[in-house]
Amino acid sequence: MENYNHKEIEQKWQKDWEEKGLHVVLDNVPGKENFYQLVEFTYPSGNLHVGHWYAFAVPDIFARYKKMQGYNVLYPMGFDAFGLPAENAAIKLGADPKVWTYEQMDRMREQFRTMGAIFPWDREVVSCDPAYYRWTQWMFNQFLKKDLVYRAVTQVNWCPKDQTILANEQVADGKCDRCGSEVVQKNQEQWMLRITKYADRLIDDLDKLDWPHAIKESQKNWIGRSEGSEIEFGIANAPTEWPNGKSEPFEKVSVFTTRADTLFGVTYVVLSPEHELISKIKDKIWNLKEVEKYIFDTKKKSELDRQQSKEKTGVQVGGIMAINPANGEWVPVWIADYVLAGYGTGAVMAVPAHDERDFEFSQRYDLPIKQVIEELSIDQTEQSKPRENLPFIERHAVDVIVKHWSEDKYLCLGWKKINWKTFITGCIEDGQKPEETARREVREETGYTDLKFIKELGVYHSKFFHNPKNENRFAHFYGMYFELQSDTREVISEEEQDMHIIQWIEKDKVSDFVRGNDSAWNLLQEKTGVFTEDGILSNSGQFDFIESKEARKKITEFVGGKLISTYRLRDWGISRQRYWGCPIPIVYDPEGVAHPVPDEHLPWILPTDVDHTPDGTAPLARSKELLERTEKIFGAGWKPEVETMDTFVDSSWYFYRYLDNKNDSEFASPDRMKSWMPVDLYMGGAEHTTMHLLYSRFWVKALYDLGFVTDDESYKIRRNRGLILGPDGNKMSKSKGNVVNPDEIVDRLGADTVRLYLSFMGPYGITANYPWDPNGVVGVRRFLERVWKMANKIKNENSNIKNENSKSLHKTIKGITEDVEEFKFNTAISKMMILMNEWEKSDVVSVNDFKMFLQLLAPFAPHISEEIWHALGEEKSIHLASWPKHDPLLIIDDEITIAIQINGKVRADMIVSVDITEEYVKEKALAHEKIKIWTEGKEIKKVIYVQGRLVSIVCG
RNA sequence: GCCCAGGUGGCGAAAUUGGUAGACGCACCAGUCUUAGGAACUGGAAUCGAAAGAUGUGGAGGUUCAAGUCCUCUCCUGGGCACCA
Repeated sequence: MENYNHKEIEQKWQKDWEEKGLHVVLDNVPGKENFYQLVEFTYPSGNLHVGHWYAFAVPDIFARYKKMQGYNVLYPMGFDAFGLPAENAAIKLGADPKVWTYEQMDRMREQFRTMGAIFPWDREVVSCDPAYYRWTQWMFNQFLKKDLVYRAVTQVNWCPKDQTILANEQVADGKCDRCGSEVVQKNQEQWMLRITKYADRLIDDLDKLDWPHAIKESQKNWIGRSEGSEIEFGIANAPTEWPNGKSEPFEKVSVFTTRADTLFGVTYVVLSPEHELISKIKDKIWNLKEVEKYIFDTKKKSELDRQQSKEKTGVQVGGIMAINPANGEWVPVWIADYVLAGYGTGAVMAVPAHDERDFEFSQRYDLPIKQVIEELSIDQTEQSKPRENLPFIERHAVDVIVKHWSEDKYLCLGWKKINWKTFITGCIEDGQKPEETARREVREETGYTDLKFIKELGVYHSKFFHNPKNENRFAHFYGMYFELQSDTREVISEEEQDMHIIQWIEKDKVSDFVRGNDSAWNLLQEKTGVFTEDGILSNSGQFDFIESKEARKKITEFVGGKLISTYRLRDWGISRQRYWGCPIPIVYDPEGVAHPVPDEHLPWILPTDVDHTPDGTAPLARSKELLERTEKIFGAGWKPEVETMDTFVDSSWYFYRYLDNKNDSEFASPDRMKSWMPVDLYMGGAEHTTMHLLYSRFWVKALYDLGFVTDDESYKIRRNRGLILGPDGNKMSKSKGNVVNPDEIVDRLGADTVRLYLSFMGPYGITANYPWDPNGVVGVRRFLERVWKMANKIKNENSNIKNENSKSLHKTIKGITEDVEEFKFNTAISKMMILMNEWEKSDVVSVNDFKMFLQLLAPFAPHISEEIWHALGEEKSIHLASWPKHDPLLIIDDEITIAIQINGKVRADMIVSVDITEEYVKEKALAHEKIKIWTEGKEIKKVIYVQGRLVSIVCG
């Protein structure tokens, strides 16, 4: 063997594997279990960069490892080939998007080849291939039948100059990023997928997946479920004389709230500007002009703009009032854009005393603020009037109950006998931290300075109370929930408890305590029938609904509302006015009614006679061929849908197609799906967390409900990877000039080196970003060179030597196997390096040992290991060999090093036999010369032996 | 503001899950070889200190014979959500 010539070797074996069909995957192999490993298929950008290598070549290590372990592994690759860049290239270069895309794919396949991955290319999936999108369209039709697809008018960003819809990302500061004209909100009809129908399942089923916690949390955040109540307020003519002249309600408006308990604190009702009520009751509104102007102005603002504007604006709807179902109180109705149309019912009940936003708004427009508790003692006849401040009644909230009890934790109810003064002095001025103040006061009050507060119990802010010291100020009052550690608790005698006003209460006695303690509670109970057990009651009459759904239910029922969940997630609009996408298989009859293109006409082919020059209309509208085809099939006057689908649709089901990519009667046969699904391991980028991964989960659930697939989740294990950063630690970008070109490095150092380096940088499968170190890569190249050299040495000299160094080898096998299982390829490689270091120092390494080492190296560096494997006389491919198993007997040490600590510090170590007794180890440790120096003249208080590790001597 | 994930040498990172912190690699320093540079090889190296030793895992406390690892508080970085009622 000459010098290590990576180029020659890599090309040779890549060709050999291909010729021998080494990477062809059968659907079932007797005696082998199937293992389906997936990474997201790639966009055919035409150039494989380092990120691709990281995404695809590193997981290839795992796939190869699984294969050697005896699994029948499918690790496929394909192209997510529809999308904007092709269209842009078409516009810029005058190229045909299809031709351009297929050219890019050809180039990328070539580059993929240099990676030495086990992709079975005969299973390739290309989403822009009619044989693929035929099934995308078919699924669309199936969903349509089950009402999972619908056409609806939704709000979109519209550029009046370009006459086009803009994605949120294309809008900057409310202006079109292309022409700079002001973007308006336009209602546009588009095809929608009912993903919201699955919101609950998309959250709840996360529990059964082995996915990173962070993804689960992100998806939950994204879906944004909040549980609350929908409560109806009556709408009536505002009386011309107050309080006489009141009339019966003639309309109602539903509000959504998660705080039904604050219903008594409502001082006005706010509608979103888009709320339908306004158009319904125009004739009742006194200030219609003003109202309509406000609505018009709001429409002009983009959603982004609305969120950015700091000050809340609104307008009162004159002539009508809302009636609070809890107490019959009449409150004014406002329109304000801080209420969003797309969330809940698009209307809220405003409780400025308990909600920061409502408070802000009420300050701006001088609206009344009312604390919940007042309602309990207020005279029912006294009612609020529009634009009139109610007197603010001074009352200080005290929160008596604590959350999070458990069997071994007792509740400490502070404040039982602390008089109201404590709370008044607890008024927090701006800039003070409530937690600190609260703690300080509890310490002062109790006299215990070392009380430990447990944070989860939290600080309850009863916000925006009136500050009695200063008429013009509002301040935060607070109650501090705290819990003491049990050892502290024992120190305090019962007498002291009384004295210091700390009372220990067990869980089942909480309700008695509260009930007997608070008259406000009794009043509310009378009115609502809510019991303390149902929720958590404070003196201010508030319930903590996190603790009890029952309580929320009771109070909601009391006012005739209903319990609902509402979501941040909205239905998925899939219509795009783009050319290079999957055509939506819909045609319109002469009356304009939409019909699905029947299955026998699928694939509903994307026409080619389209001019791509942007003119603001959907490109497909310009296709003669499409129109003619439509009329030919369906009749004169029929028109085709000219929109194409979001590319996230294409990628929602691609993993099924790998299983059966040539099937033209089904998207995948049930047999094949049974063999492979669900995907065992899905590795991919963190950027897919709330888009692809969520859409795809929805898609699978929909297919499942329709009976087409047998699992309602398709990815058992998901691991996210991070990014490879440029050498400067920044994200690679052409503008920063820090892009690392893998082709050049593969050419210079070889694919094996690049694979090895990328997996050596840090653990895979966590979202951590690693900078590419141009120097670092030579380190792993050196390692491969040394492997090569050793192979030469062994080949020439030691071919008859057997198992000399097997102990280290078998330890290495054990360690690497454990590491690879956890995707810790970095430490696996380091263990190979350690073994090499050791072997280089020893004179004798047996051929057998070295071959086993090559088997360990094979998944990481498939080419060099194959070359050496054959050079050492093997005939069959190393990649058909099995993964080595360690011999448990061989790795047992007979001597171990034991550290000796004195007062926790290591002062010496000693080598002892592994089966040494505890007694003898201790004796030997104390007799150690270095130890004697430290223990001399001191009393030995304790000697601790930790099996096989250390002896700890305590002396003083 | 709310919810996650993280902070360990000059750098990427290890650490058998409470038991000798910094494995492995890069960069660095010294030596061998070389006209030189580079490459290769040998050795050194957390910090302070001549050494003995002391200090050291963002910071402050705590539990323990023993803490990167557990507890409390706090600071910083990255990610998700955000006028969501």
